[in-house]
Amino acid sequence: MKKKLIEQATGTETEFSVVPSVTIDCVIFGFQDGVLEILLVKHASGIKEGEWALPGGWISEKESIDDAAHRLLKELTGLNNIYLEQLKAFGNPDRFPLGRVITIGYNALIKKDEYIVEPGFTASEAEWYKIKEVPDLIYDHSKILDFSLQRLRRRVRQAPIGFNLLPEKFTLLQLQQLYEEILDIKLDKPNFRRKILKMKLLTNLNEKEKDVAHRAAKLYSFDDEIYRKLTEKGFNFEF
Amino acid sequence: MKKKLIEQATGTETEFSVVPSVTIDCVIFGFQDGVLEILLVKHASGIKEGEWALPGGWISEKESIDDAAHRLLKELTGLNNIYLEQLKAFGNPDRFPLGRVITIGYNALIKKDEYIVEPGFTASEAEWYKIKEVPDLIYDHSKILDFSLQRLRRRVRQAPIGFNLLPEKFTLLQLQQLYEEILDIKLDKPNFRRKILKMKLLTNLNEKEKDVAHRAAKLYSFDDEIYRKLTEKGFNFEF
DNA sequence: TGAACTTATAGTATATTTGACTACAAGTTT
DNA sequence: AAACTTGTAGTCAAATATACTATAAGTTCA
Repeated sequence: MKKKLIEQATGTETEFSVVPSVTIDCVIFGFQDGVLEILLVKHASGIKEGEWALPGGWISEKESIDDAAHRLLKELTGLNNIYLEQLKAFGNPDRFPLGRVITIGYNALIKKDEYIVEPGFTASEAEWYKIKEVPDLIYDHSKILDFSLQRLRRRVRQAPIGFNLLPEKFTLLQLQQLYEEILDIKLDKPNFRRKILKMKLLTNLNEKEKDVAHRAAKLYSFDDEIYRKLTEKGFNFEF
Repeated sequence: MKKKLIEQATGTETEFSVVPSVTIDCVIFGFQDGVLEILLVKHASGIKEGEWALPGGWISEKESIDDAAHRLLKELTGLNNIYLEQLKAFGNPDRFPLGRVITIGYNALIKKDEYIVEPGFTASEAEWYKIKEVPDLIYDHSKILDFSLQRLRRRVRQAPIGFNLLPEKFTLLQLQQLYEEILDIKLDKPNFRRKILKMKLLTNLNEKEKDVAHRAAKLYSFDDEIYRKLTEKGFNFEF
């Protein structure tokens, strides 16, 4: 009868007999020691028991899609305020074997140092995988991951989102390695520094690394507020 | 009972009582005489009778989301092979007044000269609106349009998709005006020509415009195949 | 203590790209 | 034939990117 209501409201007819279900699947990125990783969960039961999947879940009735993604991430990682970006909807009719399920993909960038080690995820086991060592995933999740990576590579050059993968305080070398890893390129150190610093985007914390086996580097932080103000003045992040 | 099936398959529990319905809404762009336009439809019945909306419809049971978008566009414009790009899913719980409906937005770029004048759209009236003169739209369609425009502006600089808005044969000035209109900037003619031609992306047709009230310009065409080959060699379109 | 090593940071020189501008050619309109 | 519109070629300075050299500031280990 819901269908009827909608048909009356819109003055259209739906060719549908079954409305599709909608889920969310997240590609959760972490970065540590120069390596990009994603968080996968092992299905503990069901037809895909023992296989690896992107973490996901259902959208509740009264929440927006973004809110649902935030809730799921909170459940899985214990983190609020995760940087999230919707990818798109994936909806091949045969992507899920037992019925029509459309899933909405998300990219999540998290600060791994803030991540709480053991997730409170009951029915599954979660594990970080290096991006180059990700196993086969269930359903169309490998395709979603491909799309996700492509999007991340593009986005990281258009907007200062990479910082979401770094600790609050980071060195320029860490940032450089982040770009090198995500874009799979080698960058010249002096040139990279110059380019980034010239943007006036980073706050020099006047602090140095500690407990490192070499000359300690200056620590910087990224401030969304500064970025916003620069953008208003016409600044356009580009890498 | 579908829910049950899925719960069994995935080993999860859904908090849902009602599965959301899913629709598609398209922002159809056209370009003519230096002006960017979109195609809107007037709701002929229902609660929003007489108001303007993005053209849209339902996803059939056995078709992919992209296929559904293509089918809808065929119905509305008579055109096959339209350039389509999914935007994302829009799903605020209150975006549709009579129930939970998630909609998947699309950008469609069409060659207006190939567009068949009278659409076979029965229950609605369709009309082109200049992008700067678009009226208020129903539901969250104005928001979808905002997102769509932002995306178009970004995409048109990253990939050679603007050609999908031009006739098969076009002049460099038409192309320049396309960029000027979409990006809302003024470009220097000689510089623009140089930049585009240096990419070696366009095929010089060795033909000239006809019936124009000034010196006739050379006609060019864009070939996806050429672009694909250049891309393989490491070429990266950027404007 | 000091040599080897690692990373940070400054500087320089060249190639490439961008942006602003000038000039003129080829047509049409009046 | 003069005025006008658009196409097309070329120039030049400024800004940017790229490749490379040099050196400083620490740690580690013999």
